[in-house]
Amino acid sequence: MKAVDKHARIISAATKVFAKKGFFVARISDIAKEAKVADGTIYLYFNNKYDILISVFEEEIGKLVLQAQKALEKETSPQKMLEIFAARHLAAMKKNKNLAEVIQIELRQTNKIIKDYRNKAFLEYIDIVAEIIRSGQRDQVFRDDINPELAKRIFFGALDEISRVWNISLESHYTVDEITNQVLLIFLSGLRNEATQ
Amino acid sequence: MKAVDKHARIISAATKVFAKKGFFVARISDIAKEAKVADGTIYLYFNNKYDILISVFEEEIGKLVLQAQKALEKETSPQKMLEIFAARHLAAMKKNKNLAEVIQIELRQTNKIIKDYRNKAFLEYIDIVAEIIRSGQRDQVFRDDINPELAKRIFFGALDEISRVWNISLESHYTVDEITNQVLLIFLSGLRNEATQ
Amino acid sequence: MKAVDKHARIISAATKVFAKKGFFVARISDIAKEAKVADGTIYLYFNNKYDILISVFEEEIGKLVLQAQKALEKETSPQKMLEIFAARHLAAMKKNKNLAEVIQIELRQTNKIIKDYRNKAFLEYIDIVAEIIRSGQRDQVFRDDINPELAKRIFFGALDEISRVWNISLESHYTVDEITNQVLLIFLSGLRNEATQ
Amino acid sequence: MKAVDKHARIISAATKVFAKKGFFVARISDIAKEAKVADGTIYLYFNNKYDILISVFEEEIGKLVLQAQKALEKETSPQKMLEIFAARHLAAMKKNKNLAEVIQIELRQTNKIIKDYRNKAFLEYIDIVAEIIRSGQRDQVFRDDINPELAKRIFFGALDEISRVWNISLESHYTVDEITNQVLLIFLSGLRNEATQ
DNA sequence: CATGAATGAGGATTCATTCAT
DNA sequence: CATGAATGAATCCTCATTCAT
Repeated sequence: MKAVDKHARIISAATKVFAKKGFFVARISDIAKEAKVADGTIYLYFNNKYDILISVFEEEIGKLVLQAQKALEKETSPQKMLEIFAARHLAAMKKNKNLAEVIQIELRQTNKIIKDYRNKAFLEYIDIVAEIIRSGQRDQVFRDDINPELAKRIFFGALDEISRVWNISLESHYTVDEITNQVLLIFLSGLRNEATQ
Repeated sequence: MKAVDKHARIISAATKVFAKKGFFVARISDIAKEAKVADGTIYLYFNNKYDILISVFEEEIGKLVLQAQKALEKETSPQKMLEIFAARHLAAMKKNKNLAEVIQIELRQTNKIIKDYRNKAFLEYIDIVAEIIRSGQRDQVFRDDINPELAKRIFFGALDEISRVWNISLESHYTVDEITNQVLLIFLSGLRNEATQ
Repeated sequence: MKAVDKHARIISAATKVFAKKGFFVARISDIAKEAKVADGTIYLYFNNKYDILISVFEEEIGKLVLQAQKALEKETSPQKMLEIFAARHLAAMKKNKNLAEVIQIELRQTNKIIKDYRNKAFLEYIDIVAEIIRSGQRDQVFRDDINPELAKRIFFGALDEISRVWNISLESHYTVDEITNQVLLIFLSGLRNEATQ
Repeated sequence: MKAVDKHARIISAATKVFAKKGFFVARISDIAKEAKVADGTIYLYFNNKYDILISVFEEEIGKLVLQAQKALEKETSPQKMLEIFAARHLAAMKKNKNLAEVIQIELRQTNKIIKDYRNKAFLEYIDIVAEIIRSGQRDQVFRDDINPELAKRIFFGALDEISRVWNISLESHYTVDEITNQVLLIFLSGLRNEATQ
């Protein structure tokens, strides 16, 4: 087994365990067992428990960024791009609930643990939304009075809360398409530049 | 000092400490010190650490529900009501960042800790949004094809992500009014029933 | 309510609680509740938890001593006296299992807790047995080669183990009479001076 | 150092510490220090403090059973067997006062702590006495009217009380032989079948 | 005398991390 | 590189005892 293999297996195991138990309740030995390595082996690849959390988060978000960029590269319509982003994000969260949970935890906890930790990957991810909105504004299909920096948060927050509820509650019977549709119903008309349409 | 006093002081101290450190990193002795009581005194009012978390959450959300209900009782316009809800929520979170953080933590962690814990107070709170949307649909000022159950999540998620960012990042220089305005720009036109207007 | 009343009620409650839970598992608040007094009230009558234990023991053993002395005062036959002692002890233990347990615990624990604590009352109690044996030796009905100091322990130990088993196990279906009879079968012939009979 | 070694060292340390302080006053850190391991190491071998107590008891009683069985296997005379049992038991208790105390504590406390705990090893041990008595009855050297189940308790109780006194009091100057002799003086003539002798 | 809320010292247990093998 | 036994610091919670009322 190659080292890269073990690193990947630990990341994958940690994603699963963090998602299931939450970062603090998760034990290093849980991750080790899930990854089928010895407890000590984990410390050959990561400095400590927090380091695993950050690595998990950055790797997984990094993948999302790449996937989103690839999916969007041939698309020029801002409305369509927003739709693609939302659909892909929700589909990814529905498919990999572990990841959704890890994002939830990570986003709310890491800053308390590691002072001044900056989620570069995450910022890059939601900046995709800001960029779509800006391009829509340049094309005059989105209203000028929308602040893309705030709108990206509002948009991501909406998607994120939906993902959260999926993982715990009754409302989980909605399909990705239904939800994507609902989100877009609101946001596309909400963002639309009525002056020019 | 009356008992009610001490209970309230512990809740308040816990809100502060949980917000600053996060639930798991927070120590009972931190809360005791903040509340200026002995460690053991906390256990006269709460069963255990989780019980404090739940109590903090429910009490604080309960207050939000009451405030929101009161602020909305004389208002009949659904658009106006949504505006009031958003403005009040964001103002409360900006004012009491501790509370915003406790909501963040609670919503993402308690279900992992205490199986089947149901946030009645929280559901009541966001159902206010669903009810506003439904009344807007009855009045035909909001689109019929919006699902209020999903929309309440989308709306709350947007507000919540905004609140989260306030507590950690650079973007905290926006005012409550600016953000409320942005959220409403999107949502009010997003929800608007164009067929009748 | 008179003070003597409360003292007695605490002793009685403590006997019950110690017997049920054991000294260390018993809580002062358990005793207070059982005695229907406030926790703090107990400290008006006793110095500390150990003091309660010792008081319970000495009072209860004191009663046994008085009862035994009274029952034996008109009896002159050493065999008969031994029989009376055994029958009364077993009957008392069967009737008041709490007391039996308190004796068990006390005898094995107090010396560890309070260095050099001497059970005067207890020694007085088992010395009744030694004295019966000595009188039997003077009357030449008991063998001379028996050491009364050891025999009192052997005799009491036999009775005590029987009492212990009563409180926990299956063998509790024997009656006091059956057991008294068995004990005397062994001890009376065991102690008998065959040279003169 | 092998694992078996550490397990044995902890058992031995616990026996010593429990005997000296009693189960409840004994601290896990006392046992750890005595065994020269870290506190946490104890929990690699035992589930909790009670588990240590039970393990100590069962292991030590198990040894007594084996020793007794071995010492008795070539003996056929019931009187002689009773003598051997008593002599060995008293010698073991005199030699290992810690063990004597652990038996005392265990027998009186564990049932309160762990509901329905059954001392299989202990029952096996005292059943040796019952079996000796039964064989003596078959050989018609012991009286028929003795109930072996009660007699085993009476006999063990006598031995046990003697052991108890050894560990705390003045009477500890008697030798094993003296005491064995006294116990047998009483019990052998007490059990003897006079009809046939 | 009586109360019971408050105290805070103390201890069993957990678990991230290390390191000898 | 890999292991997992061992470590021991760290913390939640209990409960005997106090003392203001």
